[in-house]
Amino acid sequence: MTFYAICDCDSCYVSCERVFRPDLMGKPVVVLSNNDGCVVARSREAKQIGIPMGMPFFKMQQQFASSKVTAFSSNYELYADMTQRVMDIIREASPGFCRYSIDEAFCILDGMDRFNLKEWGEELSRKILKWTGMPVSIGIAPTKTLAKCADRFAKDYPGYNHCCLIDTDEKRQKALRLFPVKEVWGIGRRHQEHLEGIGINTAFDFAMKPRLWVKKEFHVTGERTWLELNGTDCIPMEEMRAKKSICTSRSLPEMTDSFDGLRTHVSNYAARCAEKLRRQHSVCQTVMVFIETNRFREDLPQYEGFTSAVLLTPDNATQVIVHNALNCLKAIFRKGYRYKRAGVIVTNISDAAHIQTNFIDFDAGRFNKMHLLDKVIDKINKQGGSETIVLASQQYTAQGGQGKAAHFSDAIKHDLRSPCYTTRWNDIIKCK
DNA sequence: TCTGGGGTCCTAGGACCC
DNA sequence: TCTGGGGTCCTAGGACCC
Repeated sequence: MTFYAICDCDSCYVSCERVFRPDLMGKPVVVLSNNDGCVVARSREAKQIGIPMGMPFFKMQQQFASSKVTAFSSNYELYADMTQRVMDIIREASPGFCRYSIDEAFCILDGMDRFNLKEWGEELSRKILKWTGMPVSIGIAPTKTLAKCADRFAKDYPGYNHCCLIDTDEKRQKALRLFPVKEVWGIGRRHQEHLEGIGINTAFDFAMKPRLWVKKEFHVTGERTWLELNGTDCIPMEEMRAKKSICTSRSLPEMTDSFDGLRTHVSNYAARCAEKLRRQHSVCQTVMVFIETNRFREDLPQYEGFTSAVLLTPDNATQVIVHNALNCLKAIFRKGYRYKRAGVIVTNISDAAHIQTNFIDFDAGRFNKMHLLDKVIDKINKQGGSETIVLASQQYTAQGGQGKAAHFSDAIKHDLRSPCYTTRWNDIIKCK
């Protein structure tokens, strides 16, 4: 029988920060979203004193002060580097590997019949902690959904020693009886309301329902979850493949009613989308742009603008994506509103190696020149740090056009950001 | 004053064709 | 005036994940 292991970093962002701040071990710590908006990661201690996920920071500041909670702005550069190290160790230790998110990976434990899987998991978790400082929980079971349940037990009960294995039907049933249905992987808030409304409270209650009823009420996705809970492996392992849509969006640090203010942001989001496309060797045919006012300010007039542009020839050149995004912005911008959020999405993505050119106005010379330019810019930005070179339209001018122009990465609030201990030389020096 | 940022898949319903 | 039926494709919206 094939077993799956899910390896999941405990309070990932918080743990990354604590590796370099061991004085914060055992203390309540949170990490905030962009612009120091909401709580997006909490240490166990922060959870215990009742800090909810997604809570706006400004509403919690008093509680933070009185409970001595340490808050960090998000430092994605640090988290990306730390989790990559963790993933490298997991990949090395497992016959099959599939990264699932920034802090989780599935292992396919084929050909490990002679191994004691519980010991294997405990050893892997120990090794990762020793080599990187990252605490990791591991759940192992014959299906991915059951492995996610097991992982939950590994996280919540120290007695499991960071690894929980479900390898008999007895263990499966026992686990499901203790497992709230709302926490099952694949059952979200809406389904939870529906299920609890009819007296289904545990994963076991759900798994005992007739299959046909489940399919009727929760469609094929619910049926798959039901099958998995009952021990039938049916959620396919996603191979690493190119994304089908790429989105770059942000809340703005301050509301703006000016077209030029939005223009700089949208240029940067579009340029970032183009970079992401090139990184996965893709091109897109549709560029979409949206802008929104602040939905929390009911006292202000509200507006949401959204439109898209179709490229005659699919592309990933920064200049092309930015040009089209700005045309979209012109079409949806309305005067008299104060905008708080904007984003660029690229879709209809295909492989850059097989571009279908249009034969009406395709200019091969220009096309090749732009791609050569992007190649050089990507290389320079990789060596010199992102945004060493940007388009003029991406540059933020300082207040009143005076002083040093700001970069995209500085255009969001991050007052509480830790140093990039592992990736930036100046920050590495700071690391004692 | 301050409220995140990405993704995927599925379904229903409309448009369109013969 | 009366207005079929079956198939496909596309899109918007809903639901889920981290």
